[in-house]
Amino acid sequence: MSTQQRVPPARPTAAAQFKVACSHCALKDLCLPVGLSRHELAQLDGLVATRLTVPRGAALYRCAEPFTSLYAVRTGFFKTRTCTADGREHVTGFQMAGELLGLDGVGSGLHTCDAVALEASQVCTIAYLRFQEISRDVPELQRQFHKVLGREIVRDHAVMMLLSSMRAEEKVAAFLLNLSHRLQARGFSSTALLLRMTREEMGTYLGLKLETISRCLSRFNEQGILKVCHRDVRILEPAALEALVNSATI
Amino acid sequence: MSTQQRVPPARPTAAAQFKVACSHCALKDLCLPVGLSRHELAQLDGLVATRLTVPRGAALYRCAEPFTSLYAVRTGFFKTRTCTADGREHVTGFQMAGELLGLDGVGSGLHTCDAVALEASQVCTIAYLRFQEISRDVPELQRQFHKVLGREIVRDHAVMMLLSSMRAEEKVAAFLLNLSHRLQARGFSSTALLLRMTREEMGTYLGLKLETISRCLSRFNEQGILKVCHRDVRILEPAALEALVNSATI
DNA sequence: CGTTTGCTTGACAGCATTCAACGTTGGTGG
DNA sequence: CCACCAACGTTGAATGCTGTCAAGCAAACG
Repeated sequence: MSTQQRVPPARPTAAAQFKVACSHCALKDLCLPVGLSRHELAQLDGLVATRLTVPRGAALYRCAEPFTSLYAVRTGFFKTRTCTADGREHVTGFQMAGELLGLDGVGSGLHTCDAVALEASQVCTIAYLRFQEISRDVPELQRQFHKVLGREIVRDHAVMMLLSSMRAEEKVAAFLLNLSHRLQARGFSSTALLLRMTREEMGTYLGLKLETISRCLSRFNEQGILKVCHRDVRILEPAALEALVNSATI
Repeated sequence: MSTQQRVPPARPTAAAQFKVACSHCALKDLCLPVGLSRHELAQLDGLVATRLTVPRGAALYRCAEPFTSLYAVRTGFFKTRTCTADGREHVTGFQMAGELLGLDGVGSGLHTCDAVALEASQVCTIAYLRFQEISRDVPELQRQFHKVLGREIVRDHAVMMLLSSMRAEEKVAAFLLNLSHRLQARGFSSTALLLRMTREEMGTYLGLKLETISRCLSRFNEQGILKVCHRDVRILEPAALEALVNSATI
């Protein structure tokens, strides 16, 4: 059964009571510390002190707020969305455990999108100024941060390609496979997905209307490629999804 | 009259004979040095030594090549394109004087796209390793580089929004206005554009087919918004273009 | 001067959107 | 406890935008 988002917006709350140092974090092979030595990790430990709890529906940060920190998702699931004058939103990405939030603020010093928790989540806070200072003494950390920024750019290019050259079914297939791979990298099942986002959020991310998303999922369900029950999606034929994506890429 | 691209691919050639230091470069307020002090600029001068000349149609770098340097466009015009197995290409961006090329390689150490000159161009070469070393001693340079990477991410988000939520006319209008603003920032006319790319290149960038681009330009021409003569485009009614873009954004 | 490449335009088809109706779920308040 | 409401999701029919296919033209190059 899918949980809906009726929770009124609330601000994240500090929850620094129990710390988990980066050096002991289960996510250290996915998150910012990738490839750092023990000594370098120790430096990071001192920085990543506070943990924030973000209730479902709450914004970790909002567009136009000053950029002060990066955030590493520890548990939960986020969307980033750009804010338009009226109510319409465009989702620029979905973030899960081990992924960084806040990179959108590095360029201008102001956040350029909202980061909203799609389920109750926890994030580690990385004060940007102190991070910069430490990076000066830990070249590998600096290098690592550049890699994170660079990978984000490459990821965006891939999304641009998806948006501009794929048809609806191909987009949805690519989206599901992407989720699947990211879950697998975190030790979860690659075939049992629990979608945390609405059809509309998927739609604005993929450049489609919510009805189109719904129709694609229904069609995959009929074809036996997926078993769709609301937000509970089981991938029965991963190869069929891959074939769809490849037919678009090649 | 527009110049076509019949030039056979060639490799860029070194042309370090005459150096223009960053501190004396006319582009220093648009390029990497933005906001650096005189002393900080002097550090950069030592790094940006070699200049490359890239003939029209030649690749500055190619997908899967090792990433060793960043490049600042000094004169000319580039496209970056992702390479697919078959011949089809997807353009991820167009770069003009003062803009950086090569950021796509920071993440993995390998370039993830081709950078191709659309006219005879010159670029300044910034050796990445040495740049990293100098940045360690010049925090402001480090900060500046982060800003460049961050702005690229924000720019990509804007393109994603364009690709996913605009219709053909709105996309073309947004594209022309973007070119116009960037030219204006460089002291050129904001109304007289000489398109360096083909309709097809515009199309893959905007997620449209070349015929659709052509039709949009023709329609704008009929409506008196543009005066289109092949690649020579004059913007007669900038307000009309802005209205189109805003109607999509708001 | 012929060929190649790029551009324009027309007719038609197809896919996604739009509009609408209906069903379901979960929370709220009587 | 139950009815109602709001948000979410599904499905159908019709519209329309963009893509596809094709033909013809112009410009540039060898």
